[in-house]
Amino acid sequence: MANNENNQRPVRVRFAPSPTGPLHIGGVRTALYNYLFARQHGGTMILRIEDTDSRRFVPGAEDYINESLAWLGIKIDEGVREGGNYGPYKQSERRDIYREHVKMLLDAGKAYIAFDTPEELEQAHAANPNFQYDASTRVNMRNSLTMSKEDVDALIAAGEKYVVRFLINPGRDVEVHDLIRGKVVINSSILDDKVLYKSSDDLPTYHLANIVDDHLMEVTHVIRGEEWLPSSPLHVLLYEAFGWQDTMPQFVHLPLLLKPDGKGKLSKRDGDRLGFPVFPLEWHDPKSGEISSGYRESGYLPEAVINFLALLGWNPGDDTEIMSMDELVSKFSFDRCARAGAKFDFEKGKWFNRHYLQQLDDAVLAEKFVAVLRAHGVNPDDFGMEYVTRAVAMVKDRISFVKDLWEQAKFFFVAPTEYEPKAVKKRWSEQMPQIMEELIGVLQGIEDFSSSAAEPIVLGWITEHGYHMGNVMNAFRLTVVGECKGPHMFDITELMGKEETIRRIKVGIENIKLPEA
RNA sequence: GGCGAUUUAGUGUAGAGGCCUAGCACGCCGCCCUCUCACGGCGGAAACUCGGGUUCGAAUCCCGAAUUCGCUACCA
Repeated sequence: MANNENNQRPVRVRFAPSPTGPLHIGGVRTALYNYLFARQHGGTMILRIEDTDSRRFVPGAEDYINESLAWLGIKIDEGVREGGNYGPYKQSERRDIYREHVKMLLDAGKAYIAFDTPEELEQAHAANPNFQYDASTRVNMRNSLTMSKEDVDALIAAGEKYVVRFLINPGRDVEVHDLIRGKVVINSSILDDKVLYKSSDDLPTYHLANIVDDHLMEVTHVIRGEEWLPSSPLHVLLYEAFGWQDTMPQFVHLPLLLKPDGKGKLSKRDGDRLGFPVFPLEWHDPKSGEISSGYRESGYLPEAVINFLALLGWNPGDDTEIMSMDELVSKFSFDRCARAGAKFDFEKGKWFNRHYLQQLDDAVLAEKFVAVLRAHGVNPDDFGMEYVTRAVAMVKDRISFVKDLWEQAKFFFVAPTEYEPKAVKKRWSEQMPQIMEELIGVLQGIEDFSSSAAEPIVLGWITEHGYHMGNVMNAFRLTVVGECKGPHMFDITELMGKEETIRRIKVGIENIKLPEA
């Protein structure tokens, strides 16, 4: 049995994307599961580029795939960049290998040559909407089964375009053993004689290239999306046709990632429409010039994306949710994989991002904040990194993204010029300018402006005069922050300093207008 | 249409005949903390697709239907 053979072979898995555009987040998850499984078994992770569709090739896509996986921490052991003993790892560079294998099939009578043009096939479909190129119809088509060898050779010699089709014998129940779904049976009669090779570009189709490469690269587990389940019997048949059934890999078909709303597979279009990216990195489409947002550029940490993705379709069996890559590697298993597709709703992903952001060291976060400050016209050098770091430390527990830091901490760098009307209405009153003047006096008299020293003095003064604690403190906050939110008031003033604090109160007294009655 | 897969709260999931008055997390709502907003703590609303069986007993087993998704290309 293939099973027993596989249990003895070293684990080798592959992630095999087509360079037809940016790597989709669903593809990322497939890559992740492959990676987790490989690592767990001390196996090898292969990255194979499946560029057998010359017409759909998109420049830059291959680099994008490499860069995405690198950013996410999914390390490739063998591939175009990494090298390895089973190369080349790009299918367009394996033409000789495929040609040779096509010939093997042809010689063994397991495949045949077909000359039907796209137009002829279209006609066949027009005449019969249920038309399928198979045992019931191939006898009426222009192929090497219905033509003489001389005619076939003559056509090929004349440069006629042809394809090689897999000859499928009908009426057989083909079993596929899937590690997640168990045994799946499909009758070979519903399969068509798939095109394995096209002479037009001298390239195989996915099915042939896939089987040949997986075999030659000694892949032990084919872990891929569920969209491949219906064609997996065809793949089983191909392994048999080559006589490779004893080393046929184990199949694992992962549930798909679906749109959070509506219906269908999560797609490119859903990206910006839904308010979160569906691509790991920002993508500039070379043709349309269209830009699609990416997780990296949107401020997500790779750990958060990985953690969230891992839990879409798999769980460790207990309530653990926060897991590092290493923990995922040790806990992962196919028998804890879900079978139904998961709606890709990134709300929870935000929560993961928030979690990992909180774990970051204040100084590291401050460094990340520098770019945001500059983007808002603030030169961090005017304040110094210690100041930036202390400001970040005070507000970090209220952010989900690095960019949120600006909204939460901007007042540390820019004095308010406007005052939130609602807060003014609630906390500013006729006598408030006078009280604020008094506050200035109190603050001026404080030697040690630290939070712990200043707080009791100010609070004592408020109580002593019978002022309303909430109103006075919030009016104070209003002048310094511009609105009624933010960290502990005296922590703010400690960092800002006496001079700046008093200056802001004065500006506030001047500029805050009592709302019209 | 055909074939296959699939089905627990809004979302991701736990659950493998009695432990289920169905657990956890995100989100949502409320309360507490408090100078504010957050954080945090506490609490709440919210689900077994439907119909038949089997069984003393079913979210869990069987049958049927429905649902959703995928495939049905000289795309992967």
